[in-house]
Amino acid sequence: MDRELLKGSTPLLLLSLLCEGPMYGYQIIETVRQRTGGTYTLKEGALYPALHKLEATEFIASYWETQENGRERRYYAIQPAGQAFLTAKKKEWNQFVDMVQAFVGPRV
Amino acid sequence: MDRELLKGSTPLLLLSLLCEGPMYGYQIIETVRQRTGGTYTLKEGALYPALHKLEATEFIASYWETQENGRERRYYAIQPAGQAFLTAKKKEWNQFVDMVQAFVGPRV
DNA sequence: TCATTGTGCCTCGCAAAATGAGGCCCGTCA
DNA sequence: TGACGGGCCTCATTTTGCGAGGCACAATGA
Repeated sequence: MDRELLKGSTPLLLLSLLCEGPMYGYQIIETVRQRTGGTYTLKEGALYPALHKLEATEFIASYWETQENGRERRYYAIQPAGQAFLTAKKKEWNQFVDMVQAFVGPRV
Repeated sequence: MDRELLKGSTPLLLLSLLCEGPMYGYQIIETVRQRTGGTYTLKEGALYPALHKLEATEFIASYWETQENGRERRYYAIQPAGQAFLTAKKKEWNQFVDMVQAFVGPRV
């Protein structure tokens, strides 16, 4: 998958995923990898900064949870503001797709 | 339109446009602006570097043409290698859209 | 005549984002 | 003990678009 196309779509992906429920970083990476059949492997260097930024703007919130074996995980959960932002982002995404499609031509 | 989403889609747009015939820079900008109803204004700072890069890789070729009034325009035309690249890019684009759609959910 | 607008090419510094590589900690299992 | 996997993270580099600017000349109109 062309890395350049991905740019800017990460927040959209993350918020969409977190819409289904709280997740932790490693889990997000694995989920994306599995759902795309390995086509897209979200990199840690892209994921964590993106998560932190979304948290800084309060679109998501995080909390630590201790597992039975004593190890900790940091879960991220979408916030109301994030929901709203996601809705706007989705609209933008659809516009964007339509726009490119208009030039590229309909799907074959 | 979110600038971040645009990243990486410029070559795809340019090659698609040039597929319809040779065009010059200013014309490309105007065409995009008009076809999108002003939603997307391709910036010169994005266009020219992109064109030059496509030319450097020989996906497109350029030539100067003198108008009746004596002024010059630089036309860009797609090359065979560019055609092939475009085909691959389109495939990638469709994959990309499908991927994001899978997470974002179907269009409303 | 002169100033503005439009056409038409370009470059440069900046900001945002992904990559690749690395670091760190700890549980489990051989 | 040592390797592996889970789990968090940062950092330098690269790529890209943006904004702003520069340059040149034609046509328009006050």
